[in-house]
Amino acid sequence: MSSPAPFFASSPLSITSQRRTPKSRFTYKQLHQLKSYSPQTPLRVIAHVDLDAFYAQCETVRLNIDPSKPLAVQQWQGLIAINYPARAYGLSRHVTSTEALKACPELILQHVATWKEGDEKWAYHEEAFKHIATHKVSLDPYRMESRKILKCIKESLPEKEQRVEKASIDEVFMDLSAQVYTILLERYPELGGPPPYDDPSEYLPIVPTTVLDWKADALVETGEEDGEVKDPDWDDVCLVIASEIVRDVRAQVKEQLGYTCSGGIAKNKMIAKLGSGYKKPNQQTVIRNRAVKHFLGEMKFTKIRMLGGKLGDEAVAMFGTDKVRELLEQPLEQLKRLGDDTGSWLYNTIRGEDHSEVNPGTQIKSMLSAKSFRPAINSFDQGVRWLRIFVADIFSRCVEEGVLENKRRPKTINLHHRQGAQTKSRQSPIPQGKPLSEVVLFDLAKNLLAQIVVDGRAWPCANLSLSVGGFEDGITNNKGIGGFLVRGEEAKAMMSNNRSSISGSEPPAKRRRTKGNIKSFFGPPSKERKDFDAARAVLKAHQESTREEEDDNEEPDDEEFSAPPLEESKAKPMTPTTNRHESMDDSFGARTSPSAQLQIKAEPLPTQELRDHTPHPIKQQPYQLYQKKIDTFFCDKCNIHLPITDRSEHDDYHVALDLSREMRQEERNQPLPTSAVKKTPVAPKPSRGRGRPPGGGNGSGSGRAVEKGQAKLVFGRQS
DNA sequence: GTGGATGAG
DNA sequence: CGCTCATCCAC
Repeated sequence: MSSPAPFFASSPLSITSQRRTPKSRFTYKQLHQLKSYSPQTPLRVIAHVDLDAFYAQCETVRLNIDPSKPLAVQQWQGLIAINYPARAYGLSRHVTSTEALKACPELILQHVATWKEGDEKWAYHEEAFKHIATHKVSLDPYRMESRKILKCIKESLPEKEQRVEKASIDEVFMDLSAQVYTILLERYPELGGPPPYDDPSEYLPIVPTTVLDWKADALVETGEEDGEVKDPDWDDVCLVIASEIVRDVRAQVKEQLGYTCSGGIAKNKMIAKLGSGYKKPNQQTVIRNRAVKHFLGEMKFTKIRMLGGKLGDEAVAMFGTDKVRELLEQPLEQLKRLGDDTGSWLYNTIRGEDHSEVNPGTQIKSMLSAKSFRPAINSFDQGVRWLRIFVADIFSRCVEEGVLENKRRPKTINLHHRQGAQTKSRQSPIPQGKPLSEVVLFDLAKNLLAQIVVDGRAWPCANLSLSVGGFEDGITNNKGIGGFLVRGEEAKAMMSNNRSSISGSEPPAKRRRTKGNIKSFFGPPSKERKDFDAARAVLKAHQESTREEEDDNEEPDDEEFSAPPLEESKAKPMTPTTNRHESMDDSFGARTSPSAQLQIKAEPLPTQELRDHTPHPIKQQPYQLYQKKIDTFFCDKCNIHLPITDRSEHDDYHVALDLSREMRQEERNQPLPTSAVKKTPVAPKPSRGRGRPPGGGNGSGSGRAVEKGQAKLVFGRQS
């Protein structure tokens, strides 16, 4: 906390003569630390500004609706934002749109903008909620407004004395210390002089004003008799000034853009944030340092950032209270039962200590486009269609980030996939050195999906999400000087090019005819098999094109710029793969011909987890599964016991194994040996209930040489 | 690199 | 609720 308040300051020289002079609790040093945004000075002034019901306000502004009318933003059947007039009807985020209308018949419901398949831009569609199966929501309009607001806020502050952090789409932190320092010296020139005895540790003079004008700001009470207005010190003055600044910022945002927001002003980020939520909407709250203890003490600590979840629950359970006041009684050692670092953090936090800085230039680190499928989707083709939308979404956001101008650029692309309780993800680097384009992203994304599909159990898929990440700041124009100036033009051309190619038709998924014993084995041309083939074709084509790009690498830059349309790149003739490294670590084709070996190696199949027999529990099993003993089943093909939690993965393993064997057969144009086409390849729906007890089991299944406990089938692999 | 957990909004 | 974003961690 702050230093003890020496109402009568001591000075190194004449103690007696100074005795009578009342002093501030703060030193010259602490005052001057304001200039440099030092997180240590107790005079520091931080503000938090939070837009009121942001999405809802965006819609009232966009549609020029009277803001006193109740309005909610709809996403499918749910509400994601409710303005304050509507909240008066008791509406909250958990009600459906129909329930909301029942409670408030005059409620204005506006659905969020959506991307429609095939469209090149999101739009506000009529009756969008009916199109959950074909549209994906877009938050772009809100991101754009957020950007405008941030810009407006920054323009309301002096260019040289601002430090603004975007904390979320509708929140900012401002460190007003430097600006407040300047204003303070203007208003109180006596502070500008050198400290007595040139000693920065000397205390400041007292504040000349006896009464501060807090305007209409909500002032948090101190909980003390006369603490409200008595003896203002410089920290109070700083907060008054900061409060004026915040009031002005808010007025600017309102005047120029029409948005109301709430503010919190205090000595650090944590308190400021709590302050902005204290009185809403369209108000601001000052928490003076002398009020912090009271303010926090009355609060539930679960309101504090980071304590709103599991950690907060743990603390509540551990100490039997959710009140800050009561938690204050716990010594540090007790709090450390939550973990050393966590305990220390909590100890300081509930005492109002937070020295974290306001970080300006908070750039985005990743971006994601996702959709939950209701109902689930069931084919590679469907998945690819969504990928188009994701890519369009993400790429347009990349453009906003300055990717075309090479200001920033993502390094990796990642596809997440959920099937039932299982999630999978595949990622790949985004090739650097070339301009990023929609086609490039789409190609990568499609390849990632193909990887997931060939890995097994992909359908029905309940969720897909595509993200790019690892954004790097301007790898500024250090690269090849040639062909750099025209980038802007080319980028434009590129975008229109991409557009046509990306919305074009699918590359013809090469259908492999499956007949004879294969057919009898897998049944009629199953959906699974078609999918598998389509995915595999994509993988193969991708590898081909990758190889060609590598060959092209010596070519001048302008070649690459005219990215071939998707169809072309897929239709390129397959160049035989005679790459030395590829066969190097390949133990896959031990039983196959050399030529087949090379081809097979090109398939990233099957994946690590499918090759690996090491038992591991499947993700988010219901809690009981972790608690109770895990049964095992016996795989008579592998002659090995496995926990039943591994059952489905293990089955996938066999599916992949059989498929790859089958494919090898096809490549060689030879009949499949009957031994491979045997009975019960895989129990399609393993009955979870009856796992065989350990030890129960028959001997060898197939001729596969796999020993219990060391089931290691080595496949050639792939990145 | 894969994939979960956690948390905020 | 769904959709973003971020960070941390185990393997």
